[in-house]
Amino acid sequence: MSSTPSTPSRRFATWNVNSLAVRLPQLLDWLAANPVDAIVLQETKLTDDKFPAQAINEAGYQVQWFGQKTYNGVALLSREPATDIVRNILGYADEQARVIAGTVGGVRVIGAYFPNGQAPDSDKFTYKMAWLDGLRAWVAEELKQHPDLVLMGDFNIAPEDRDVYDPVAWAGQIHCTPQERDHFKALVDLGMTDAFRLFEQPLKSWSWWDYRNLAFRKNQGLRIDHILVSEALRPRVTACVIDKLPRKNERPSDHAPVIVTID
DNA sequence: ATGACTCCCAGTGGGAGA
Repeated sequence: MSSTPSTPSRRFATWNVNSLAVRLPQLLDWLAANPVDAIVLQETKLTDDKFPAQAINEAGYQVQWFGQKTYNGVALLSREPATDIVRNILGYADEQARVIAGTVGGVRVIGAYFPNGQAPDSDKFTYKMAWLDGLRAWVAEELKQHPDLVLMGDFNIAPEDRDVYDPVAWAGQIHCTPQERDHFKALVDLGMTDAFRLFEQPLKSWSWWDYRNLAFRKNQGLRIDHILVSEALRPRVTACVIDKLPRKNERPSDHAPVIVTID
């Protein structure tokens, strides 16, 4: 029998809610059933004055948010207050609200909504590549200050063919280009690990299913929402799962939450 | 198959998402 006091395990989650105005009731329901220590949200699609902070506080969560009109928008909810909040990538000037970071219980939590990129020959793809360069440089700096770090969110990158329901059809398409996958690997090369792949997982595990074409019913999706943990945290990760249940709600988000457990 | 659905801002249509 050990007399060493143990730190209780903690759970962190990420969820692209595709409009918090529409999905707030689903978020509150999910948090009641899954009382994680922190969750980062993407695509809140709310200006800061419209953010539903009070309802979130009443559900027992502190919250930091960073939004804009119509598109993007991120938030960091936590049981304990988050400190040292950073909005967007330090050193990369961005008009779009895509990143929020804070320290929760000694763990640096970075929540990010990576650019979609639209198509490999588009201006939006060029922006995605520049944004990814900026993110990597900044995360490298954050890691120096915070060895215990989690980078999670909607990466809009399917890292490998096994993360794609039809890799032949998607070859070279947005989310699956070699350039995007190289950027994912570059984040891994900072010492980060894809927590989901630390464990045996069901085949055909996705985090996003198109609204069209009965994609969820046919389980045709992509795994593009990820939780990357730093080298120091990696040995303490005990589980990582995708929760498909909210995708079965009425009026669901097209993305499912991903949850990591750290002892 | 240049589609399909959903959200937003708009305003009886169109952009964006992935």
